Amino acid sequence: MRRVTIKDIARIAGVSCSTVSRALSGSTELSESTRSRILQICREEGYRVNALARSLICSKTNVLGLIVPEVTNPFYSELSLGVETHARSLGYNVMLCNSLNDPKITEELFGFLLSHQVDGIILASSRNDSIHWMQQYSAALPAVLLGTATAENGAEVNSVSVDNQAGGRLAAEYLLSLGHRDILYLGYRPSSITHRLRFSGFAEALQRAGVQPIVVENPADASSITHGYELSRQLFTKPIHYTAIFAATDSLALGVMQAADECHISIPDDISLLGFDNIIYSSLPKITLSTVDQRKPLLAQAAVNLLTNIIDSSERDEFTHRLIRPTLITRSSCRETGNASKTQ
Amino acid sequence: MRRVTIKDIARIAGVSCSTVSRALSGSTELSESTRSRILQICREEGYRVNALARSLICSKTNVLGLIVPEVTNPFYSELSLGVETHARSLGYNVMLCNSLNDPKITEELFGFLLSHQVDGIILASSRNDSIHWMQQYSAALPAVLLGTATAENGAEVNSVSVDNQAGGRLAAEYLLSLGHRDILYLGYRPSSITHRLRFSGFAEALQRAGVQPIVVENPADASSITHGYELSRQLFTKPIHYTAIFAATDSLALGVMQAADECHISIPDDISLLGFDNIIYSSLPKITLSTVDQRKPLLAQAAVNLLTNIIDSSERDEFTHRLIRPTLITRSSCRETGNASKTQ
DNA sequence: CTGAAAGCGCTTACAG
DNA sequence: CTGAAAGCGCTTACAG
Repeated sequence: MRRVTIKDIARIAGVSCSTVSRALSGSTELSESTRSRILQICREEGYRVNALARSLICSKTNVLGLIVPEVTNPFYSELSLGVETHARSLGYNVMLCNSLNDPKITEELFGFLLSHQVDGIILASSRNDSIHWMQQYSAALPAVLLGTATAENGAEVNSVSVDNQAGGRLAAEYLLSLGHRDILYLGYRPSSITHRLRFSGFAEALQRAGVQPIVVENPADASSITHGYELSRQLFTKPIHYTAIFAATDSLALGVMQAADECHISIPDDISLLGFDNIIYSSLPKITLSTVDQRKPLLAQAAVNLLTNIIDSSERDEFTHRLIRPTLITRSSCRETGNASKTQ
Repeated sequence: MRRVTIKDIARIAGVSCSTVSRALSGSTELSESTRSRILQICREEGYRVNALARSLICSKTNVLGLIVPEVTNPFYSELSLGVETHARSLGYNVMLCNSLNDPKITEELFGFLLSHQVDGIILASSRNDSIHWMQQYSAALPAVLLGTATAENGAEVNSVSVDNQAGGRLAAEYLLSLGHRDILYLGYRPSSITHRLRFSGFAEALQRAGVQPIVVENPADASSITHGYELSRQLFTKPIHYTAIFAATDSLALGVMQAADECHISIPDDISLLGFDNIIYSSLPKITLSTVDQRKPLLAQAAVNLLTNIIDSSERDEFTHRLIRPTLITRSSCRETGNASKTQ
């Protein structure tokens, strides 16, 4: 199981280690004949550079750390795949870690990644406490926050996120264009920056049309299917005087669907339902939820690009906030009311 | 950005590097007073061991490589989370890579992981070609194949998978117990070992009850929602003389649901539908697919346990095949026919 | 109980 | 164009 090293190759080729190293690294100060001879021997012996040793010398590992709450969450699994794929195309590899949203685990994860000398870290999170982590660790290494906008409160943090205000606006304009005037916003969480932005864009656009949404707050700290189910169960026991629901996330919307099913409320015939995120579930047969797409591939790419730029530039006193424009995905969970505008 | 090293600590504490190293590693040959003094300084200076250097010396990285087709596939995202969590509890970290089922990428991934000196590799795949990869690389490092049974053809490979025959049997027995006698097996892929086993268990159990399933083969090389949709679209245009469909995977079953919806066939009122895998989607509201659970957490744990055992024992001439017993998950996509047995 | 020395596998000035 | 030497940050026999 002992692996062949540069020394073995040097011995076989009858040259020094330096020469082998230079042949491998594509250095120009080396005759073409010896290079090809050495490379040939490397192939024959199955030589593979020891990345540990190389990184130790170069103080560069070409690995990026990525911390997500849970890969099983479809939003983060898509993000992970995007990050990994794009990073690889740029010559970086990624070490994926699940924080389970647990502060203790998150702390350990940062320590672990630091100890492994990763060149940078992407923290994917939509929780507000993520900014603390960023502030704590971004002095130690390049770091980008993915998913939470941080521009507005001037945090000294690099971030990439969807433009939540624009997303809220898109949602409002779409529902208005279908003729809805009695609209309910489900799942507002004032403690979340992300939600605050999402709502403000939504409310402002409605405002311009003279419409005031009904707001149902989500007292919980997360927006799962279950939360959506419970919030809307309560809602559906009371009289319904709205024609459309905009759910703050797709997961909430899925919960709404379940509750609607149980209460024999048809979507979209009785109520139109619009989500936010465009998780893969939403496109499933029998679900086909209309929603605002966060464009995860773009988010992932932007985060990797930003991080690698920071790594390369070694500029540590500049902070950039990148916003991605969201996009509307219309499927079959929303329909026109009588007074729909024909413009759209 | 220069990090504090063991040398810095040694200088501050007025001891040698050896002593600092020993204090850190919990060696017993060291007075308690100097140890705690050194540890205190490490804390103050924010010292963190350089995992690269340590691994280089110890020829052990405590990282495991995990190759999956795509984390966005819910089956593999659950597996990944399980592997990562269990590995971490055993002191290992995992490097997750997406092969996209591409041979060229897979090759690069193995090379990459080898180069990074991972202690072992888990290849998660249900494709037949995965056995080739295992045979090619398991000489170079401990490796286990996760998801494909390899016992039957005596391959010199370590593997962990669900007991597909038992799963097929479970499915058959369940449908029989509900009174079904006219049963269709959808999506058989003879080229896949996994599918062959799954089917044989199913067919044998039916046989014992004197029932012969109708078999619909899947000519494609994968079992996606789309494939399920297309296969069943064709099916539903012809007369239906079966009361239950057992789909070879949950994804196929989701496709069946979509086609059924479009053809105004009610599940389970007109046809009962049973899947295999228990991906998260299947438990979604409005889906609630009954299915055979692969028990991904157990699979993941078993794979990690097997791999770490191999790593620790350094036994390379023994091969173990571990089978996990599947479990039946009943939701609402299957119902009794008139002639249901009252036992079960 | 502590330190000096060697070495893990590599790269890179510095000579020649 | 090539090699000897030093060094990345650590650990571990070997002395004392």
